[in-house]
Amino acid sequence: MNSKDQSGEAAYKVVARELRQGILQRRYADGTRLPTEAELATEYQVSRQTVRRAFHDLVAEGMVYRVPGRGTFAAPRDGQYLRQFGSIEDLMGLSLDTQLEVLRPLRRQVDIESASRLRLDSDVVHTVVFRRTHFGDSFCHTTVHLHPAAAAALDDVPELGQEGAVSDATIIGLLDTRLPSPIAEAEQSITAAAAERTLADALGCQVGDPLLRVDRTYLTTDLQPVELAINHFLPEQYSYRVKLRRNTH
Amino acid sequence: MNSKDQSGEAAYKVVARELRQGILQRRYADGTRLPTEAELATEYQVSRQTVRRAFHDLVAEGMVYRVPGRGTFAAPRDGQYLRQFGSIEDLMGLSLDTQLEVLRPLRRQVDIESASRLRLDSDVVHTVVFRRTHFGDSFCHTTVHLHPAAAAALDDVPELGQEGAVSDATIIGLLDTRLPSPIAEAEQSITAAAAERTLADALGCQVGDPLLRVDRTYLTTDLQPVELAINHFLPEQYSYRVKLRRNTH
DNA sequence: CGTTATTTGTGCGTATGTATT
DNA sequence: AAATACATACGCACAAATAAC
Repeated sequence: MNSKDQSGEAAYKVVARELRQGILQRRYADGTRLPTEAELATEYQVSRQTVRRAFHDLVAEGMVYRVPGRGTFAAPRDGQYLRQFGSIEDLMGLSLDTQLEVLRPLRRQVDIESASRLRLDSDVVHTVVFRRTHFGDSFCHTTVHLHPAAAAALDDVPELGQEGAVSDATIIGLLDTRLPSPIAEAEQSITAAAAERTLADALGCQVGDPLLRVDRTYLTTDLQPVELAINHFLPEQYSYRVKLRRNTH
Repeated sequence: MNSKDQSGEAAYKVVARELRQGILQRRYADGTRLPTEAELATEYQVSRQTVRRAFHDLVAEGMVYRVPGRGTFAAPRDGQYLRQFGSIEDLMGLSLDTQLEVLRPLRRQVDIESASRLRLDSDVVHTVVFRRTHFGDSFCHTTVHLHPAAAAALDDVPELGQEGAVSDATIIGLLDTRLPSPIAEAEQSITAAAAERTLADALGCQVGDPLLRVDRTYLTTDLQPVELAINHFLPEQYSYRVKLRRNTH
């Protein structure tokens, strides 16, 4: 490692992170060129190779594309909010460029179905409803049901209890540090649904419009479900991408 | 470029391709270590940096994982440490309990968008439209666009050329045995869409009903796209499930 | 039309750090 | 403690694509 590195974070990761954030915050409009390798090397006081290493990651993530002789460009996203959610980290990183706005504050309620999906003994869950926005655009409506212990762990987060409050957090990001055991995995189920009145109002679409519904159950390392999130996305602004591989038995 | 390079193919790509093939052919069983960087550098007569470049690609693809001090290992395919989820077999297994009915027989046509998504030089693709049923219930409408070579490989399947024909095959199942290199992976994009007239008729739902739209591009082991399938599912009869894991090995 | 400058791509050498055995 | 193996970082040289002249 370089002698200049005091923080423990690799130089190329710093460069990649800052560029990623800049792209997500639309600091590089579609079609405009990013700084060249040489420019970034000077700016960050690293070698050109280190900048290349950062770009290599961003290309793999699909954040940018590069053309020899021309430059590096932010990958066009035809209006869609395009993020790869292949891992839990990706979901936690959501807070990098989105905000949540509380529509219905966190409160205790009886919900037999959610309680059973969280494998609770009682029928009591804690529920919060919010909307997630990206630069002012609402693209996701989320209802989160929490295990009582998880809800208790969020006691010190006043925003969640207040209607209209805005935060740049993610629920699992908050839970991950507050629970005794961290979040280890999530089970995700994806289907389509028509927008009901509440959803249509929150997302600014028509009643009956098709929405992408994504249910996620988050489990801690001891496989205890702690959170059930029911998300509804506007399809024009969001699509879910995965790679499938062969199982060669 | 290195003076040894006569072929025009980058040295690191050759190394990556051969390793990828070896892994897909199970030449490195789960848990056994791949050759070290130094060994591969000697074997291929390239520098250690070039081997690293190849491994970097394989890591990004999820083919291998690396542990400092221990070595490089083929990523297990049974889901345990898998970063990417779902499997091609699941899709091939469709034919076990479903049937397809040809709505529009396989024929040559010009489709610029599909051709570009298949990364073709020309604008000509071969297209077939069918409906998939499960015990008489239609649950999926599929439009398949094929690489010309893939379409040629299906010449001996008369059902595809005949409207109304019924078969219990899957297109990739057919392609897998007929193409020189097998199907290795698929890229999948999921979103929601409203049913158009054609879709509604085929699936027996109302125009405007929400459908789950799943686009899949199938690639052979040499990463050549051969098939683009656009599926529309009835959400009541289909939902897509995946498990997400934490990225730390 | 070729020439030149710019920019990314490939390849290799070296040094040092960190994790594992 | 030593050897092994991967990770990070920097340096250089040249190739290939692009754009401007």
